[in-house]
Amino acid sequence: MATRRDVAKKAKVSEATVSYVLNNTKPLTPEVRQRVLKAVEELNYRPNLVARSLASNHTRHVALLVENLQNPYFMEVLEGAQQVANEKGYIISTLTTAGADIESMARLIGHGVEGAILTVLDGTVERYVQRHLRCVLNGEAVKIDYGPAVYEMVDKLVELGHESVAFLAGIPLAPGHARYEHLAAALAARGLALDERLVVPCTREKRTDEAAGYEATRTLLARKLPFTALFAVNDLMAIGAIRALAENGLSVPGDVSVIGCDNIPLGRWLTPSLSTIHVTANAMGRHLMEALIDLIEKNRKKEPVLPSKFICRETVAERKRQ
Amino acid sequence: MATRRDVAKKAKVSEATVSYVLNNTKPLTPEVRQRVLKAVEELNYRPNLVARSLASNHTRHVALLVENLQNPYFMEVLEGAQQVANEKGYIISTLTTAGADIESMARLIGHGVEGAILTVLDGTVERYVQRHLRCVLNGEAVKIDYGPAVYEMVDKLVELGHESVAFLAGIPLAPGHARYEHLAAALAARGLALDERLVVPCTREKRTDEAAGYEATRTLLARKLPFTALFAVNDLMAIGAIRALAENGLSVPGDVSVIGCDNIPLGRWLTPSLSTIHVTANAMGRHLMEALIDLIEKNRKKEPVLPSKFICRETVAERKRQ
DNA sequence: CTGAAAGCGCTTACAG
DNA sequence: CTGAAAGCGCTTACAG
Repeated sequence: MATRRDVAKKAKVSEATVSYVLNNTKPLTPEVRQRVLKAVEELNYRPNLVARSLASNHTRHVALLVENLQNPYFMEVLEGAQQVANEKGYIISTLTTAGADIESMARLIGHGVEGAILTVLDGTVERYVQRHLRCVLNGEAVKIDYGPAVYEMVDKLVELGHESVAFLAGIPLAPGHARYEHLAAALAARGLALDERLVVPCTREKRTDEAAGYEATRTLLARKLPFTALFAVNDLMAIGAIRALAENGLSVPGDVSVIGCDNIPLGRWLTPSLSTIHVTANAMGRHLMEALIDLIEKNRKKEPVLPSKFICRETVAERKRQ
Repeated sequence: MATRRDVAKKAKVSEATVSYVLNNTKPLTPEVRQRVLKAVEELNYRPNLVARSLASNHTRHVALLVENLQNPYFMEVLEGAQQVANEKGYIISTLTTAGADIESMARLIGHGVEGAILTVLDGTVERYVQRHLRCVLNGEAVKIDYGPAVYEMVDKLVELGHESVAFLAGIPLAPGHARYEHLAAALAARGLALDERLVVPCTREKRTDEAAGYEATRTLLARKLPFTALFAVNDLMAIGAIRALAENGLSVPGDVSVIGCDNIPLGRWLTPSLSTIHVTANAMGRHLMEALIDLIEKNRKKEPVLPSKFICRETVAERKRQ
């Protein structure tokens, strides 16, 4: 491996000058600059980033803590984050909440990680990270405006004759649960009330996967209240919901129309294909990483708001008249 | 941040001794050892791993290049790999093939990454990685024995009256395509031939996602040959296949029984739930990472073989008699 | 405009 | 059994 010393020798300059050229941190005569660049090229020199990190106290290494990597939605977020990281010269280490203990997080910090994107807040590891690193929180640094999409969805459902819509909340029903509030508002705007008894809050573990959707739907069905449409807080929960409905003899969309959220790629391939709310997960990832890097490099911070869109597929149909 | 010097002062030893204690690299009197450990504890000292990396020329940082992070199977692999990395004090940077260019890979190497796990071999980035890093290849370092599972599957299909089984190969039909060879052998063992016209090789891009399964199945259907069972090389392709069948008026499992492979968590929640071949993706990830670390640390290398198992769910049913 | 020199926080032969 | 010292490959005030 060629080192900076080799470049300096070859270009007949001091080692410092090599750094100055590479980092563009001092005005140099074009002639010297060219000599250095030529030597770099010929030796195929690449600076040792570990040494640079040590000397500059700046690693350009960030972490991404993801709750459920099994959710394709987060994969898109990750890809978006990765794009920005690449563009800005950062590297990422990804940790799943399941696989991450304090020890592995501490190791990452020992390696000089400068910041983290968190997609979940509770849990001891997350709290540890928040105490030790600059953090950007999914759902805070970048917002999604679910309003228009939820209104579109409700309009469509109403148009198809639906009057009672169930809701699988996934996460706690605290104020600020945007989809919940938009759903209530949209239904109200059409003269329909959101029946609280058709709302299933999150399970104790706050899981939002297929199993959570399945269980929430069974809870809902046990209440024996009529409903003809079901909106789940994400696509995986919607898939679990469909299964629970089927096991209860309810067909989708024959008996119940189902809508998920996130627009995971899989959704359009299911049979029936899954209606959903599209959010630009990639853009989400990009903005989160931009926010984090801004935080690390102390630039201005903006709080972008991303749009969303209702996507009507086969799991939504006209309400069955009895 | 406490540094090694602080610890040395507090424990009244030299800085070197602190290193010797922490790395357990020299016999020291218990008394000195205790003094150092106490100081470490009190100062909450953690060695700077960037400095250690520079001095020791050993970063304990590896990369994981994944083809399709959207495939939940790879997520399980990643989690397994992460567990082992944590246990052995390594950190991981994950790159998606999509988001990885030579530049970002070179950056990772500049950061001292010592090895990589590759799940796909072609592509310029992969070749670059193989030239510059110690690599462990998915499918080479760790093998899966698909034999028993494929036999179980064929037995089940035969028992249910199926005689013509289609196969979506996903990857090229080169010698060594284990599932293809096992399928042919298992069918032959039951007196049935694998009709080559019911085998759809991979598409040009070697994609193995839902879209690939969908397209492969349309290709298959266009051949107008009868078949009552379909085996896809992974679950995502099976999901795409089911969609293509449905669009052609073929129901699953009424008209065609479908089996995937990998046993992604989603499969059991689908309606109908997806039959599949279970492979222990987590164990795969663990073994891959162990193999890589062995390679880096120049230990012995074993080549583990993982078992697999047929899981019969709702997409498999008795052959319809016409 | 250029370079000598101190420093980043460690590891590890080497000498005592 | 312990420690002084050189070195890992960079950055960056500072002096010229």
